Amino acid sequence: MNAAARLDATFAALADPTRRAILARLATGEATVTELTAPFQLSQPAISKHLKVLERAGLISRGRDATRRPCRIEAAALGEASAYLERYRRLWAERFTRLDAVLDELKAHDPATRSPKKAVKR
Amino acid sequence: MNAAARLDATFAALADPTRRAILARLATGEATVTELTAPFQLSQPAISKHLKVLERAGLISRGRDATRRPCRIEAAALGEASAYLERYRRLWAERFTRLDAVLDELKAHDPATRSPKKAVKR
DNA sequence: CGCTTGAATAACCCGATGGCTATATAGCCA
DNA sequence: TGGCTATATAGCCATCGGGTTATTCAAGCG
Repeated sequence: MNAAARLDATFAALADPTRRAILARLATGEATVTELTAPFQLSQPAISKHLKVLERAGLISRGRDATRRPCRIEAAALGEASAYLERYRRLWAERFTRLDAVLDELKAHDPATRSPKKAVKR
Repeated sequence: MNAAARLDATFAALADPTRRAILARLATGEATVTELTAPFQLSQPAISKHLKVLERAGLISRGRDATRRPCRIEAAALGEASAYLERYRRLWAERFTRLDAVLDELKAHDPATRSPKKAVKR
């Protein structure tokens, strides 16, 4: 899977509150499918579907303990998504900082020269 | 919109490569709808829909310049999503570190005592 | 072996999403 | 005013996503 497809899968997986709740639960330790089903008013197959989505995104992996399939979190995919967001967040934060600096500069220097057309309107 | 719904919208918005490309483009500065449409083999209405999704997620905002509607990035929503991921990523990284420490401890102390049943299998 | 339990799969429903074309709206300009 | 340009909206269609129930598969146990 290429980077774009991985991001697609990861963000799509994170876009559902049930799946985020499952991840939150797994953050406290491994759990089986039935354990994960319990807190929700959803059927077991519904949870299995969610788990499959999370697994495809690489956010969880599953072991085998007899008939049980304990799930655990995989930090790697999270790291990728986090890195993506952080990269842009920083970039944009920088841009805003620069823009603010420019505005401050203009304001301080000569308020009357500020052009009203194409107002920036932040 | 509550926190869960905001995360839903943000992650769902980020789960599409076209929308991520739009954000990447906007990271280099404001752009109008037609400018954003140009690089893609998509119709203008398709891009308008994507922009609406991004706007609902709070990832972009739009100004007005005559008939043009320049789009720009909003860092706040990104920050929220990034914070969410980072929180869990750290938590899990911690857990793994601890698990690794435990395993190292066991191995160093008495390799023969490691139970083979319910193998951890990382 | 046959039963019971944990989990996955199948088949289906329905609303949301993403794409299109055609059309409407909005604002400038002659 | 009429016309041109930028964008939004409407209406349509195909696919996807999340839910269900019913069924199947897998593994331990009497």
